[in-house]
Amino acid sequence: MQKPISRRPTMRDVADAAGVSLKTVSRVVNNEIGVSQDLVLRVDQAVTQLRYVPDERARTLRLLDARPSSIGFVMSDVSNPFFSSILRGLEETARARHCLVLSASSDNDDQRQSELIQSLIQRRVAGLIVVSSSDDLHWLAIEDLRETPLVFLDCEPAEHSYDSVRTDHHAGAVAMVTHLIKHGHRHIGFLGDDSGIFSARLRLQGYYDAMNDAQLPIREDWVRTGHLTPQEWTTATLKFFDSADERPTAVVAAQNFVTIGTVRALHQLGLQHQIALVGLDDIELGDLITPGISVLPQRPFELGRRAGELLFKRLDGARQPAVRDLLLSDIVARGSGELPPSR
Amino acid sequence: MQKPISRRPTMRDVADAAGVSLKTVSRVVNNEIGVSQDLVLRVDQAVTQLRYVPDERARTLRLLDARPSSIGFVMSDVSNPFFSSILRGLEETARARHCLVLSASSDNDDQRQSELIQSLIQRRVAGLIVVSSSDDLHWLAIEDLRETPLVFLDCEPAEHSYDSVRTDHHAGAVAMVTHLIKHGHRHIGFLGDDSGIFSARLRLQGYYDAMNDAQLPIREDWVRTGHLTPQEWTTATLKFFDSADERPTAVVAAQNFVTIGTVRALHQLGLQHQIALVGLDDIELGDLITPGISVLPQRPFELGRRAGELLFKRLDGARQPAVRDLLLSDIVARGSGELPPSR
DNA sequence: CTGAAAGCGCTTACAG
DNA sequence: CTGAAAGCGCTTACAG
Repeated sequence: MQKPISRRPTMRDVADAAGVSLKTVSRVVNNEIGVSQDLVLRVDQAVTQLRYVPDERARTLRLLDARPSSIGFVMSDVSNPFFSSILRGLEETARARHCLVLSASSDNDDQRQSELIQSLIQRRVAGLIVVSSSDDLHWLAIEDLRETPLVFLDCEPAEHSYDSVRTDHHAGAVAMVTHLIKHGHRHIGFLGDDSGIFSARLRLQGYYDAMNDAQLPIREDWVRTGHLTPQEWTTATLKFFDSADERPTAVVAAQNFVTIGTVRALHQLGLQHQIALVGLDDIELGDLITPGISVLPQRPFELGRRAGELLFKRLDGARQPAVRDLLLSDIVARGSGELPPSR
Repeated sequence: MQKPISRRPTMRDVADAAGVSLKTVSRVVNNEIGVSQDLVLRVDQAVTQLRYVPDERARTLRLLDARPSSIGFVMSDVSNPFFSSILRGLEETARARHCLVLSASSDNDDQRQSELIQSLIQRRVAGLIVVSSSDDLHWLAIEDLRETPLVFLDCEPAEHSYDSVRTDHHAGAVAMVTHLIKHGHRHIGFLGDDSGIFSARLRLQGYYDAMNDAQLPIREDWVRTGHLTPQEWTTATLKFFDSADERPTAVVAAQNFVTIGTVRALHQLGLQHQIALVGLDDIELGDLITPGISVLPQRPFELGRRAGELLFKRLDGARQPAVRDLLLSDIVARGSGELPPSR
């Protein structure tokens, strides 16, 4: 009986073509030992001839000690180089284990993040890596995870007991403020993400703590936070520097898009040599602008790599208590952060 | 009999808990009509109580007219902003259809690309989007695709009959060269990717064609191609500009990483005001450098969006002949491309 | 409106 | 060394 040619061949078809049982095909396809040379050859030929590609879904359905076949990654936005570098680091770790990465952007929307995690669980990813938009574990569908391992990246929601890898944002912010103080600044502003986001809140806290430790005045109109696009940051910072009659002499830009927006605003106002700036996260070509942009680099590729390693360790059955891995780099001085106070 | 609590609940468990048949649970979970209010309620309660999450693998295994649940995307490197923006565009298209994207980087390695496509087919993605490293369809495992739709992105392997979306690289390169000629240049160099890559080859051809059309001399030592990292491009272009005693007065940089490397080299040599430069693909902060970097922008997000739309149209059953979608933008003049010849 | 049986494409557990 | 039967968690096709 002729079968429709368009249908994808199954193990059954290969077995029929090779004149062996289904189980023998399974053995050959999975490189199990103990099949005679002759049968291996016949099966391999049938596989090649029919262009048989095993169905991973069916395979993992019954499989007991399955090695991970895919992992999930939820972040706010892949098109941000910070996250795409993390993804690349993750990919490399996964690749070594013949594992693929299902990734998705949440745009820092709790609802969306929750839906994405749900979708990933439905697809039965072996594990999850999440840059959570929220502190509220409810949104993380934690209960639905069951035995699925989870690693938090660049965040640590309250009262969780999962592995996490992140930049030491508090120490980073303190270092940036201290750097500016060391160069004579007393009037220092802060521009950063909405403090609903874990990392943003730590940075802001670091700013406050460093300012207080140095007994410097904090003015609320020198602190600008929000959930903005790069373009919106340009507009926001234009207003920030324009309206203040008593401007800060230096600012901390607590995220790569914030830095870009701020630098653009400073240039438009012709203030790039007047107001000192240190940015968190390195930005491309920051060294070729005048003055060069001083930054505290993050190591996104390394963050992704480490998160991946932690996840796979759990998948390999590690039972150690939750690990909290912190990364911190040194400030790269390029000029903008070393400008003296303009008044 | 007590079951282990760690095991993920199945439809069977929900049925038992709700005191209904498996099929009724299936009906409720899939929002099928014709189940009594009473049973819907009992099933919903059991689902919530057990935190049941359906298994997408099992669901799609038997499902006949399944709507796509995941698509695959193969590119050279997610950490390149060009590709991560494409991915984001794809994601948005997929999101509207409750579809997830499995993506992976090939590093322009044919062998790796082939393995990735094979892995995606094994996972039975509904369709594929590929930025192919190669012209050789053999590496694309085309035969293994069977009925799985494929859309080529930023490339068009020889003799294929698939949908494709890409930048008009030939016209783009011609436009860049013409722009430089218009500003008085006759000695124009070309820096770009290895011409084994489809898009790179078209750009180089565009350069040759535009130079020939203008009857300008082409010197092979003014053409530098290769498969290099951004860092390597800085080194390569340092050498390029340093060694030539008869330097070109202008260059075309045919890719974002090439542009970055070249600009850095020009600045290190202090030649940024001597040698004109137009880059393909916009680069972040290119407007704030002195001189500003003139570019021919690409529209990666739009490329991803369109490729996604084409793929889903096929998945919806469209039978039209293969579509070839070409995008082209206008040059953004910022200074570097409008410098007069230095001799 | 509800459910028992067969099947999707594989693996497991067992028998020869 | 090889294979027939049962099962993974669902959907389909059918019966009541």
